[in-house]
Amino acid sequence: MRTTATQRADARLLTTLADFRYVLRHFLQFSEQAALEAGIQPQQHQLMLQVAGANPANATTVAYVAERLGLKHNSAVELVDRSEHEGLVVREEDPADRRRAIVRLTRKGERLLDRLAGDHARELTVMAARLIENLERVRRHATEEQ
Amino acid sequence: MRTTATQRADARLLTTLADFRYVLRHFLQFSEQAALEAGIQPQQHQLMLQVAGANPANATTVAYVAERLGLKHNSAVELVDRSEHEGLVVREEDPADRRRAIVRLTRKGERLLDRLAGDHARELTVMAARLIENLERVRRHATEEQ
DNA sequence: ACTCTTATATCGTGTCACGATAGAAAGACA
DNA sequence: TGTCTTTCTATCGTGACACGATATAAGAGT
Repeated sequence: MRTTATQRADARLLTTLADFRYVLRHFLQFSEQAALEAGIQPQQHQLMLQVAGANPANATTVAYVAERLGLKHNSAVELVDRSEHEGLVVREEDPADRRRAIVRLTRKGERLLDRLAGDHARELTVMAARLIENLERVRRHATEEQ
Repeated sequence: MRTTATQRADARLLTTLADFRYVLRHFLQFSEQAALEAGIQPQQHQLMLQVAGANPANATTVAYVAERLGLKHNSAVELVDRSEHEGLVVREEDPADRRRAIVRLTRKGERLLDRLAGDHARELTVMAARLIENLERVRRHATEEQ
């Protein structure tokens, strides 16, 4: 035969992975667009989300947001710099450890974030089915190798 | 009361959205790392994936990959330029419409992509549960407003 | 032929993440 | 307490890449 069952399965996997990334990109672009329309940069939105969504047990230091955003610490410093200049967050000195800078949202940051959170919840609800379907397809390929 | 049910629900939503993005970022970083370790840029991997994963009914033109990757056409041109220089893809002139440049994978591109696809399928299988759980949580918030 | 649209390509610009480096505070320990 | 190491944040120069504006070339419609 010219094409084997394995070759057909591999082609299907590529299509599934491509579609998954396509759907994912739609979500990410929705998110970026929503942030820009709210007047902030997408990464500033992500910064605020990780600060506000942090477990209270964790101090929202620069190092913390760097880890949550997958950034090197110096990139997180710069992101906090930009966000502080625009009045979205403030730095507070940690009295217990004066090396640390704790990041908190301002009122303005809270207002913006709350609005964006609602929009994201609605959009994710719409996209969840497509995302999950693609994930299931990948899982079927990986487990059954079919 | 000092905190209302609505306020608690909003705080939970922020935590859920933050966790969702955190998991998502892990996947995206895994993907970027895998591409870099294979010796290519993450975006070059995405380009190849959309070319190889395209429905045969679609011609994989520069405009097509721009749409699939969510890029402006000129950014797609540059991405194809870089990828062509490194021997991952080639441009073919469409005989039916000589304005178009059809993008195809080289053998080298195919080899790299196939390896990456397998790695991604395995990783996605591992992460699927966490992604789906967070999606369900967002959905519960959005539908029940609870 | 003409104009309009579509597809790709070029060029200059700006943003942002990074590596390398520095500095300041905390911790370890003789 | 003084020194040495580690941890946390900040600064600076660089590079990659996406973009807007613009250009070129081919197809489509009249």
